Amino acid sequence: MRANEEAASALQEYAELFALCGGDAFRVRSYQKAAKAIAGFPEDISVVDVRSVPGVGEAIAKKMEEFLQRGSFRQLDDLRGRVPEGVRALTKVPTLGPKTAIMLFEDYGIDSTAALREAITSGRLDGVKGLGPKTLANLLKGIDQLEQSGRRVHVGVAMSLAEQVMASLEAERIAYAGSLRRMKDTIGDIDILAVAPESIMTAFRAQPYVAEIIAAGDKKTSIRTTSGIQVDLRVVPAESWGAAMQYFTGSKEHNVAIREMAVKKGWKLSEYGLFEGERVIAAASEEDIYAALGMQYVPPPMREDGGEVKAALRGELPEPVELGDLKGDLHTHTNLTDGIASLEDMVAAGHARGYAYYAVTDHAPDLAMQRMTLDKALEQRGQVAELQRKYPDMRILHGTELNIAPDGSVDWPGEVLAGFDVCVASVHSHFGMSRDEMTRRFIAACENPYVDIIGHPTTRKIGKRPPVDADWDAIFRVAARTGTAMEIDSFPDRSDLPSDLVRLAKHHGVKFSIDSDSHAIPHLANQRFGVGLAQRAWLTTDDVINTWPLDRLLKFLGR
DNA sequence: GCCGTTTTCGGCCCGACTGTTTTCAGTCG
Repeated sequence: MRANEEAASALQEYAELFALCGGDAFRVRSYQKAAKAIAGFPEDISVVDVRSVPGVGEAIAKKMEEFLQRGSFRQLDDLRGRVPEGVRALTKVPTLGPKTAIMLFEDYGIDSTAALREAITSGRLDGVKGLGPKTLANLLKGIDQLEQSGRRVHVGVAMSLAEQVMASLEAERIAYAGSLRRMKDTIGDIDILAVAPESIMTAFRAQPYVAEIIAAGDKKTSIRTTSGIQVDLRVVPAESWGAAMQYFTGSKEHNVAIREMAVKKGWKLSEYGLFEGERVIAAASEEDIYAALGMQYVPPPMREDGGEVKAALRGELPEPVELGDLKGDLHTHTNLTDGIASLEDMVAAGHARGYAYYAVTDHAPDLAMQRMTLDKALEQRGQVAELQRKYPDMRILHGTELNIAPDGSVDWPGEVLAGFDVCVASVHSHFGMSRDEMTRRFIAACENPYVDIIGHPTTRKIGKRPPVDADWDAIFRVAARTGTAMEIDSFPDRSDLPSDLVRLAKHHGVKFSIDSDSHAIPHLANQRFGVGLAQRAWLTTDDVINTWPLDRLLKFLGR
């Protein structure tokens, strides 16, 4: 897995350098496509033939084999010698692409964003062909933005903002598209589509959350909010709503693939519709467009050009797990530890969501700050039994979230753990252990017969804490054997496991639990993010234990 | 560079916006 990511990142760097050197655009695309395919490939390319990755032919395979041998390849070394790293960094500045970057380097020796800022402010670039005063000002602003933020936000932040924007505008029809609709775990900007009179644009630009207007046209307006996030609003004709949603949902790679199919049929697909000459074949709904192209409907999170187009054409796209398939939540907290709401209120909220089962999993004693004791846990178990009588149609499971110590052990001995209906076990500290130690730690937890689910496995916090380093391939192998499920923690700043690792785990036969990790009632709704993540990894209900009926779940839990 | 129910060669998605342009290049999604 790590080999895949490192090789993919080298190939992506090569694609960027190749573009800077004026290389053929189609070849650039080939390299980028292959890099993405390798990064997301479920098998380790240091073990299997890299030629089995779609988009990798003989030439790229040779480069990758050389990379696996010695950590680089000849062509990459050549280009690194010709283009300084800082020039590649220049293209990260918004509105500055490869053509401008290489011109700045070759004609003016600019090889970093700092050098570019100096050149602009000193007036050295005044009067340069193609760089008028507005362009220079925009570049300066882009450098500022890149330096101070340049960040993506997690899906939870983006979703609330999108909902706020949609509520602030009047339209016949309005919806979010883009990476937010695809439920990526981080979002760079927000795309909103609307069927509305053009006056919506002036209304949009006047909203209090607008800090800066980036672009203003009849069909598209881009703004930056006071929170620093870019929002694009596009007005689309009602009759091409489906085509516009399809187009602006992306991903870009998915769209390229289905446009190529349209072209092969002698048609043209744009954001206005699927056309044969002037004749409209489909435009009003996404479903019509996919059907007209002779393929299954592809749910947005699966639109990554990761094999879904081929599968949909053959009618072999798996039916992905949906929010409505979830029959319960297996990781939630109450105010007995660090939750906000009482046991009674959390259970009532779970019941209101129509669950068939609901697990209460407060922390255990080893997280000392939680002040948990066995007595408190047993008292809670009594309250659960009492409460159960009130909800005959929902099974309340009394569980716990154990802490995985550095040696892989957990809070309580087996005879205590046996008394819980479900045990989630998670890492909460000692994130910096070596890869080998961390791997042993997780494997020991999986081999504990009372541990049912590994909670938020990588422990990453998006934008705050990197994932721990571990040999996931080895861990998933063990988890598949011991019947230990991996959690998909739906808390949007966690989104953990990440979808690439979910794919890898599924490949090994691991099962999953899509949980909210709620510490308050509104958190229960976060499962929608976890479901999006699971769809991106092509999970079906068979892969997800909390879509199963209670008796099948209990059998899996071995209680 | 890759790829093949039109092809092992000749294709490879398409439109909007900006800024600097007398008709278009660069960038973005």
